Amino acid sequence: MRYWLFKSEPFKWSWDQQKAKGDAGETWDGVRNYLARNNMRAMEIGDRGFFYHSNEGKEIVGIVEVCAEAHQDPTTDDDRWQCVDIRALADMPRPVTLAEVKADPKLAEMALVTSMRLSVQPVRHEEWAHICALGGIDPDTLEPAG
DNA sequence: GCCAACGTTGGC
DNA sequence: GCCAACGTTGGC
Repeated sequence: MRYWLFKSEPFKWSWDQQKAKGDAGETWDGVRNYLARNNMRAMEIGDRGFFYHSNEGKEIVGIVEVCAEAHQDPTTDDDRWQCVDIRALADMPRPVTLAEVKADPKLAEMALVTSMRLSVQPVRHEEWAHICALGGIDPDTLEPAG
């Protein structure tokens, strides 16, 4: 299983809206960046990701799961662009802010810091575990930790 | 609201 | 295939 991070501006598509879609999930469409697309092409069903609110909030607010592999982006006929579907799994008991990520030496190499504008990013396993700890969630059970 | 970073487009 | 122009993203 691999780990990812999905960015969204909350007034365009928020965590609440994502959660409202339930297990059916939602198409992560509209991405027009090759690197972000390539990341989505590399995803497999069951991969997990953080849901990050950019612009407003600037924090990781939840955990999602890839529930459909890359397919044609329904918002365009251009076959260069594909997208995956993701569904909400759990809230972060304590959202992890961009400021915290930037201030943490263990997270200094995260794409969130080094490739600020990339909208779909890979996350390393150790980064995943560390952020889950900061956010107060058990990465295995997805229950609030300690 | 500003502006820097950076990705894409299009002319040559 | 280069590179300037342009548009968008996103932190501040």
